[in-house]
Amino acid sequence: KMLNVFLYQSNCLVLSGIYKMARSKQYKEEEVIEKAMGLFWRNGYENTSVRMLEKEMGINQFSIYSSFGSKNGVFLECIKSYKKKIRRITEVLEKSNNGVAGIKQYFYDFLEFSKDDNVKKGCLVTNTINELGEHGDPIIMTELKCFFNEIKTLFANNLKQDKSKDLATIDKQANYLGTSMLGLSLASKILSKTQLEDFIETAFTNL
Amino acid sequence: KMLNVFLYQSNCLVLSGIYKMARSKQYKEEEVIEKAMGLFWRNGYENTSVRMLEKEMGINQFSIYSSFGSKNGVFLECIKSYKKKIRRITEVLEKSNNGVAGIKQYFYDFLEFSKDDNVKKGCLVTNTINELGEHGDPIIMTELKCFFNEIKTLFANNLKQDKSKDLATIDKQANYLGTSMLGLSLASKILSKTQLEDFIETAFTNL
DNA sequence: TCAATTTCTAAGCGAATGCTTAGAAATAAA
DNA sequence: TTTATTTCTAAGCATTCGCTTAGAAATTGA
Repeated sequence: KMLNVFLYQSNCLVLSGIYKMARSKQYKEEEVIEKAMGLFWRNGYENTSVRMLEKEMGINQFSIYSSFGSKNGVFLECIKSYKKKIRRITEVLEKSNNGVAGIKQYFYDFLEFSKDDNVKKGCLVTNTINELGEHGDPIIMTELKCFFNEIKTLFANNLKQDKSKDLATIDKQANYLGTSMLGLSLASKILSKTQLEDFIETAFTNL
Repeated sequence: KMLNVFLYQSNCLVLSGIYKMARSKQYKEEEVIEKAMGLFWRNGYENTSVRMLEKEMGINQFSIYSSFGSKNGVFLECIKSYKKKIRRITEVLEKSNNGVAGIKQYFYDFLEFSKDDNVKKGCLVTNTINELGEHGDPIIMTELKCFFNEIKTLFANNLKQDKSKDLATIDKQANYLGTSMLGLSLASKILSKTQLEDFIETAFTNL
């Protein structure tokens, strides 16, 4: 039985030609994860049930569990998928060479990114940090904090482009910008466009 | 039966002497709500079950439902209790007359307020806005947004103490400060004391 | 003491939760 | 076609969810 599970999940012995080929999956894992991600993003982790995932992903529970092991496993893949998706705007920041202005642009880009049919969903990572706090699965929490630090590093890198800032200042301002992004993510769920712009414009008056 | 429910919940006919007196409640609603609030604060709304509330509040489910009607009802009372509790620091801000400095003090006071055995729980209101978003019970969501606006008004009042600021600036900066508080609340769950202080110190250079 | 009233305990309700499993349907090599 | 293997469907598992209820225990006036 253990062997069977192993075969099911990895396909490696099959692909290596020792066993016969058989029916192939009728869905692409990448595609169904993309759909699941949207659900977690809108509803949060606990408020998304496996039944809801079934419908949204368009596949049976059996397929969900055979492909991803658990609800937690699905979510972990969704985080990875989210990281890929948000690369569209983090990449712009990474490649920018205009210091603080680039970071400010990232704040605006995020608002556009988090919008879905004019409903702001915040940031999936931020939402989950808030929901699960320290009680959440340690693997997931590590992944989330790691993402947050990556963004903060991007901020620090852009701050470094201003040669007049010393390292202590850069660290301090990176912490400031990181926390400000958390605020923006949360605020995006309840404030108007104007109010959010008020925030961004004021937040960058003195960097 | 309707009459019975009414009697149970209000006690008014009993107290007015029409009926005999009988066994009295063995708990004070205010006290058990205080305990429930702590649970919601730490775990969030959905991650707090009625069974957990039973244990924490020290009373039976029957008592919970007869006193508060539903889990939602318990939570609503917890929000009210939270507002009272946080008055300890909002009152300081309200009575302060030192403009921006008073607001900055409120940020520091909040960090102290949200700490519990060295674990930061953020702000109950902020946590819930993030968790329930627009899907949450409308009565609760209205209550939460109302609280947020009250805090923003306190910020605006202190900003007005600086006569050099025009109304447009005050509104803009109040939005800025409100969103910053959301960020601080969320960040308090994952960042160190130093990082949070970095945030506050930098945030107030913009005003 | 007894009758009226209320609060309490503890069991139970249907529905939803995450997850599993038996067996049918599909596929490809032998 | 047969056989081996895998994916699929759909039912079912134990547990937990929010909430209810029957009846015991407590309290007071008569």
